Amino acid sequence: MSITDHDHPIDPARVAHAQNRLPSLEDASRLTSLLSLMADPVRIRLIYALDVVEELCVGDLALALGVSEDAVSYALRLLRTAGLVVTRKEGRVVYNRLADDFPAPLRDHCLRQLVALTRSAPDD
Amino acid sequence: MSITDHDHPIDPARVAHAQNRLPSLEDASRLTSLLSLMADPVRIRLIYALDVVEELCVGDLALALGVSEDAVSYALRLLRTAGLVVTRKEGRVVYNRLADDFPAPLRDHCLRQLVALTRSAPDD
DNA sequence: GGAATATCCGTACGGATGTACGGATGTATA
DNA sequence: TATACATCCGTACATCCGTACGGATATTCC
Repeated sequence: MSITDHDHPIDPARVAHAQNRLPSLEDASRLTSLLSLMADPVRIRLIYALDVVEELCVGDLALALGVSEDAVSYALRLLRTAGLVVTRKEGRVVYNRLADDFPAPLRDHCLRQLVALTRSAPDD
Repeated sequence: MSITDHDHPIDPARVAHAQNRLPSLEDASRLTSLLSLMADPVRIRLIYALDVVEELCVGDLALALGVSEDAVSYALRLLRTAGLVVTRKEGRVVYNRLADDFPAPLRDHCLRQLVALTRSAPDD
């Protein structure tokens, strides 16, 4: 609130239009916390891997991704807390898989399409 | 590399399968830096607003979002740097709009679908 | 039942990120 | 040309986030 604080919208119609359609701060926060969970190289590759092979344990996941088991464990912790990943315990190994209610658009479009998009991006 | 370092994959087939399909670290980083840009309540609502009304100046954007002009200016700075937003100067006001090459899947699916998804989410 | 192992959890540290402030730039208007 | 104003830029600061380490838990094998 420090710069100008002009009290007259320059384009009141557009401001009103935008306000009407705008998601609430609460909805936006929920959405961004979801996106934040995917906005990490380790986590997105982890999710991608689970999307492909159904389930993996921490050690194998670390091998597949080429990162430390600590990193995988931490990533899984966050995803589990958010309900995006569930575990199945078999003996002493814990298998991880994407939750059944993993957001479909996130899986179909953001994950697969965006990976393809980023791959073929000519510039940047 | 500190926890266990088991040198035998428990499920070698799946590990290999995952490794083959996995995006490279470089591609993943490019993708996640893109997602990080949307993973912020101010920025995603800002993008959403521009998606709806084409173009707005900083002051009006601040009014529409209900946040400080500083916050909007900073958000625009990042989006501009990433090439997601472009500006048009008319007199002393600067109009901001989404770039023509704004990633379509991001716009169509992540933005619109996910906003809808998050809205109707019953649990969480 | 005891030893070994796969994994999880809590804590501490370094780096990245968002916010707040002051000044600079350029444009319209009188 | 001088003043007001919309916006941008650089800096300083607080906070958040990911990583690394140590210990705890549970399960299998001998």
